[in-house]
Amino acid sequence: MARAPQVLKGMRDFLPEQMLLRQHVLNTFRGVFEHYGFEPIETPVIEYLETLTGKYGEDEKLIYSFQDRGDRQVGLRYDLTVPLARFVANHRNDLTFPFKRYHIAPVFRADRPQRGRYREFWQCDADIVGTKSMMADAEVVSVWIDALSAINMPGFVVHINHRKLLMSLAEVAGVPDEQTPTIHRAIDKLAKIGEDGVLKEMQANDIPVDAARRVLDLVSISGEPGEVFAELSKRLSGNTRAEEGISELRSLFAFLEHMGADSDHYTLDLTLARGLDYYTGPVFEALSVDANIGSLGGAGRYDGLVGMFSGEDLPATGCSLGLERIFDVIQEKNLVEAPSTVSNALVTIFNDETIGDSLRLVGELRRSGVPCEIFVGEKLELRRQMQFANRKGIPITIILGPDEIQRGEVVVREMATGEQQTVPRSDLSSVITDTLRSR
RNA sequence: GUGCCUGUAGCUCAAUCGGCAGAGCACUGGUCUGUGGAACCAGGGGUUGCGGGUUCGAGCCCCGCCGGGCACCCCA
Repeated sequence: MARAPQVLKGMRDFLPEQMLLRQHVLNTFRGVFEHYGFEPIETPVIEYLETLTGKYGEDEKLIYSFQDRGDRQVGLRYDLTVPLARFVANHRNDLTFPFKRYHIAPVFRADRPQRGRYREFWQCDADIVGTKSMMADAEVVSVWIDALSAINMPGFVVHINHRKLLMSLAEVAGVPDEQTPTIHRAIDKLAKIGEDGVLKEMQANDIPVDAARRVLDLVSISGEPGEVFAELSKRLSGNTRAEEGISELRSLFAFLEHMGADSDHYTLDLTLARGLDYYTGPVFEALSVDANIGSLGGAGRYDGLVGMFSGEDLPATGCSLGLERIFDVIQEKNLVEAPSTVSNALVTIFNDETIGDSLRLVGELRRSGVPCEIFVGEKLELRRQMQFANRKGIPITIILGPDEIQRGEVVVREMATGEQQTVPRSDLSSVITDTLRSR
C-alpha cells in the first residue's frame, strides 16, 4: 500500500458516481444560463502571468505561476473573470454587445485547503459585458437565484451592496482613503463577531473610536430597502460617490422587483465587502444559512477591467458560483437525485455459444436508442453478470439463453423488484422504455 | 502565508508503560452449471503515509517532507 502516488494538496479525483452528480448539476446550470440568453465560451487554463497580475490585490500571491519551456512567465487562471476581460479585449470586433456569456471551468488558487476550499475548483460564471445598465446587474442576480433554486439549494440569500457606498465609508469616518480596506475587513465580520468585535478590530488598526462608531452606525441601518436608501441619502447627501451608489442600487432593486425575482432570495447588506480589487459597482455574495460552508459565489460589476487590456472601456458585470461548495452541500444534504450509472440495461451472455446472439442484441438495442452495455468479463456465469448489474445500479438485465434464442424472445428482468417478463425480441426496446417509465 | 490537531488493510477503527500489528465491513473463492441483494464456510490482503533520528527494541518518542482537518488571513 501507499506505493501509489498521492494527488497534489487541495486537488482531487472524482469517481463515476460523483461525476454523474456533478454533470447533472452542471447541466442544470447550463440550462438556466442559456434560458437567459447567456452563450458558452472557453479560454485556456494558462495565461501569461502579466495578464493575471495587478487585478486581484492582496490575493495575487495565491496565483499558481511558473516558467514554461520557452521561458515565458505564465500562470494558471485564478478566476474566469479576468480571462473574460482579456477575451473581450481580444475579440471585441467579433462580439455583439451587450455580450452575454457563461463559462464553466476549473480555476486554481494556491490556498491552504480546508472544508469547501480546494486548490483546483470549478466556477460557473455568467457575465454581461458592454452595458452600464442596472438591468444587466438585475439579470445577473436573477440568473443566480434561478440557478441555485434549480438545484434545491436550501436557505440561500444573495447579499447586495455597492462598491461606491463602501468607498465612501472612509470619508464618512473622516479617515484617510488608505484605511478603507481596514474598514471593509472589519464591517464584513459584523455578523460573525458582533458590534463590539468590529469596533475592537477597527481600533486595533488605528481607526479612532468615534470614526469607527460613525461607520458602524451607517452600515447598521436596517429596514425595507426603500427606507434604507432614503436614510442613506439623507445621511450621505453631498457625497457624490455614495449618491451614485444609492441611485444605482435603487434601480437594481426596482428592476429585480419588476422581473419577479423572489425577494426571499436577495437582500441589501451594507456590511458586505468583496475583496477583489476590480469591482467598481454593485457587489454580490450568495450565502446559504443552512449550509455553513462560506460563500457559494461572489459577483459584482467591474467597469474598468476590460479597459486594462484594450484601452477601450467596456463596462461589465457578472456572477460566479463555486461548484465544489455547492457540490459539497448537495452531497451532504442529498439535495439532488442523479442516476448512479449511464446504462439502462445489461445484456447478459448465457454461454460461449451464445456470445454472437448477445452481441447482435446489444447492437440492435443501441441502434434503437437504448443506452445499454454487454458484460465483457471473462467468466460468463449468469450470477456474476447479475451481480455486476446490481452493484452498478443498472435497472434492467436482459437474459437470452438457448430457449429464448430459439423462440426469438428475451427475458427482461427489473432488478429493483425481481420481476421478469418474456417478450418477443422485436418488442424489447419499447418494453424497456415502458419498464423504466413505470418505475 | 501563520498557529494547532491528525495519518495503522480498500473503508471505519483497535493495539495497556516503547515489547510478536488485530477486528468489523468490503474483497476473492465455495455452498449455488438459467438469476443479483441474504446466510454460512474458507481465503488473500500491511515496509503502520515517506525519509531520517533516539533505543537492546518504535505503530507509539524526536526532526523533516507528503497528505487530511481546524482556526486565522482570505475566499468560491
